[in-house]
Amino acid sequence: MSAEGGLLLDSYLPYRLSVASNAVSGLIARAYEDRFGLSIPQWRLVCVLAEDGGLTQVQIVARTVMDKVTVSRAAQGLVKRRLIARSQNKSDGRSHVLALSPAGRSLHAEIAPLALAYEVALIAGLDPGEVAVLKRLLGRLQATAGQLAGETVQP
Amino acid sequence: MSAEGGLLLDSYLPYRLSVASNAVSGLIARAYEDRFGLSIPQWRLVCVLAEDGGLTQVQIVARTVMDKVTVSRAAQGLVKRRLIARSQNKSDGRSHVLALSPAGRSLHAEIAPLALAYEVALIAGLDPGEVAVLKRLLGRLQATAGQLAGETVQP
DNA sequence: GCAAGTTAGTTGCACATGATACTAGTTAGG
DNA sequence: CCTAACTAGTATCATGTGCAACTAACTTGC
Repeated sequence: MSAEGGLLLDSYLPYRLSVASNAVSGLIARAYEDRFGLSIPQWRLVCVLAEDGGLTQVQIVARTVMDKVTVSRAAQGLVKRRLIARSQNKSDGRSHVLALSPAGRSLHAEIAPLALAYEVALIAGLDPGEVAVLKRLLGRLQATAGQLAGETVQP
Repeated sequence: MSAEGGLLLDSYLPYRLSVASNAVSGLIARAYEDRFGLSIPQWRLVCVLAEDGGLTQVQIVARTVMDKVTVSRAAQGLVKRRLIARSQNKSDGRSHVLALSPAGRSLHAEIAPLALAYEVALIAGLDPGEVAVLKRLLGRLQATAGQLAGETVQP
């Protein structure tokens, strides 16, 4: 039936990865959006600010893997809702330091358990060793893809 | 410093999954777009039509995990380039049967090796057993996410 | 055999995303 | 100093995407 040599969509890794990621991201995105009115980029911002304290937008861009425009807009939304505060950066007048406000901190404290619950629900029934393999390989894939982005792959 | 209990973005599975998927998809998408002028949805369509022969759009929607609008537009683009042909479905006047044209078939034959080369390059240096685990868990995650989409997850 | 409900596919719309261009502030070299 | 090159962040634009509404065709029940 199949007219090709060895390429089957269902077992093609980039396809599987994309489909799985879309399913999971869609699930999480809807949960955050419905319950807290947060987009995924906004949620990531809240997360890294909770973890690392005051950061500039470039630092956030480096830390999460998001476009600087995406970070800029997510920050604007959060500032408007008073979940984060921007203060002038003494050492550089162009950049601002972003930090969670008390409201932002408490929102994060509220969301974090839900986020962890989703992760637990997703990996329920999976072998912990296998999950470790999964996370490690995802990191490797990301790194390899980053490298290959520069080069030209030949068939 | 970190004000939360156990949630670290870098080890959070949905985040890792999303970042890895974006890196890989971006790489692949650029390759197909640059060399063949195909979007990812178009490429998926070519793939399943090469695998399964003539299909209607609903069948393609079920087969790949894409919105029916996405499939519709991908099909329009491919028809315009004469890579696929639509014939009337005898048994149902609403739907059309899509199939690769000779040009589409030869394009697929040209792309398939490149696609496989990308997969090989991505998993180079990884243990084959681990890659099997990866693919299996991606399937499980997708299925679990699909299930959870209906329910409400509690912290 | 025809009205009511369903399904295949398209179109319109609203939104998120990312590349590009721009502004304001900073650093380095002469 | 002061100009040229650079960087942080924003605004603008083009594109892709999915939802909802729509049309056309099919099915079912009476």
